[in-house]
Amino acid sequence: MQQESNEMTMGNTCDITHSMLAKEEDIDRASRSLKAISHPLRLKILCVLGDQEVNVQDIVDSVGTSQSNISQHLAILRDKGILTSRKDANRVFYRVGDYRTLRLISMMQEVFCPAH
Amino acid sequence: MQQESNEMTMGNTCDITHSMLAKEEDIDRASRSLKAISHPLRLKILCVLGDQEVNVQDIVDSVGTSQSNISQHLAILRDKGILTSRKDANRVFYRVGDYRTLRLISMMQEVFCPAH
DNA sequence: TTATTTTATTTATGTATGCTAATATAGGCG
DNA sequence: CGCCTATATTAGCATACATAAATAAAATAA
Repeated sequence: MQQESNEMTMGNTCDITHSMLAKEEDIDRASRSLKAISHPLRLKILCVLGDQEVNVQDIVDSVGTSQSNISQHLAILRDKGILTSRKDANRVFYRVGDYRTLRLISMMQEVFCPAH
Repeated sequence: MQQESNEMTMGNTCDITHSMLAKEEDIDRASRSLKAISHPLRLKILCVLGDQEVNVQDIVDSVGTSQSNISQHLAILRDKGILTSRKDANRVFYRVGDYRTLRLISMMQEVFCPAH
């Protein structure tokens, strides 16, 4: 009620103000996606993927937990729309779904990695 | 083991590649912070705050849940380093801790809000 | 066909999280 | 001082989450 689409009531919607992510549904969608990626293994999966397409076994080898566990985390990321998958013969390749998500990850790198 | 600081083995560390967030501790720190903000109420709190300083009661009024609940969520955000607090008389003012986090939130707005 | 590889799903269990209600702390006011 | 307001903390409970183990499904190879 209090927060109803105040991006309409303010002139500039691109700068950093209290009108960020104003709509309830946007907030819910954002928090769902963030929750999906805010897990060490899933974040690591996203880092392993980057802008590339990688199959499950390679992800397992890179991340270092059980195949079952990786598969479950991949399912979470796919179900939440973070990843897309493509089947080639008996292997499944995963990649980050869209460029904006890649940019978000890159942004997180800037925020969370001291070197940047 | 597999993922050990591959930002050192690649030339360009700023573009979008599979070397994102390479170090284990960076990943853990990032996932902790993301987990902290990946909750509808906490995200809403961050949106209400924006780049401003707001006291608890105003946050309660804007977000719309119990004072106790808001207080717990504020404590989570403060403990994870997302927010800082300042006490003025008998009121406590919260604000987003650093500009980089604000930029991350702004980035999420771009990613998750269709209008942008 | 059977066997093997790759990936997904199910089940069970321990742990963490979120919420409410009640209580506590702390400052300001009369 | 007592009372009120603002904020924090605690306890209890319900739900969600993370993981491992076992099994299933699907494609390939022999």
